[in-house]
Amino acid sequence: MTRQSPSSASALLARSRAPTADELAGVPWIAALTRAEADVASADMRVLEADVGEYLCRVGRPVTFWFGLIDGLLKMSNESEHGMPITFTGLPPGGWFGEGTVLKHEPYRYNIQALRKSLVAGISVRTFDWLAERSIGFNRFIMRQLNERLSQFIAAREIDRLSDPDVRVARSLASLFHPVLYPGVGELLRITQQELGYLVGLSRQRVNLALHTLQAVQLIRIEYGGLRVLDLDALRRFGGAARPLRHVRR
DNA sequence: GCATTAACACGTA
DNA sequence: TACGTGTTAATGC
Repeated sequence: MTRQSPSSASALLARSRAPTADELAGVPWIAALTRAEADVASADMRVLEADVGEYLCRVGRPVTFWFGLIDGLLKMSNESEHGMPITFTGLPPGGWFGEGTVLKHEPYRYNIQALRKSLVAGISVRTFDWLAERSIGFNRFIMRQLNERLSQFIAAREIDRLSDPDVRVARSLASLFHPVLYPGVGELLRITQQELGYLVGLSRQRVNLALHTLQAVQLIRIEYGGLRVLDLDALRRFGGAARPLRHVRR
């Protein structure tokens, strides 16, 4: 991965442009708004291309935008006191994030970095507040989003405690295909095995092995530069009851 | 034993 | 050409 460029919020804004109609159509919460609200939100929205390794927001910086991903792949991470990066989740297309921080008007509590060249959208805190003050549709979307993400993070805690790498890859991959949080993904997720390795915390070679295991049982199909999910429910449950309980043996 | 890094060949965009 | 994938060998816990 290339080095990060320490882009400030104003530098990001300077590089941004208005969204195209196509890009707007891919923003999941626009449909929840009234026509008048949607017009205000669309007029405020900015879009920019983020390079590999580039940070969109960093821990401690003041909140500037509510972000969403139109195309590409982002990583949400943090750093321990001793500089060890901790990846919380990957963010595939259709995902919007940072609303917790925007709602509280607090500094960002994590870093958002592009794993690949990505197309990122955002609306200002001012417009976010305006929508939150008046739009029932917007609030319904936010509530649903927070709710879904809560259960996803609980699941992520479970994944962290699993030792079997195949199971960890299966569960992590399944969470990237979450239809509510990441409606832009569809059934083909554009992700390299290297990128998935960064997200799961495994080497590319081990990820490759796990993917072939999952492909052999018809849960996914490996494609060049991406992965197709064939059975999302089974992928979520993979490894659940399949192996016997260890402590039963005596 | 199992995962990691390094290195290489090969195919694809 | 640059990048992604599949595989093997050496190394470490």
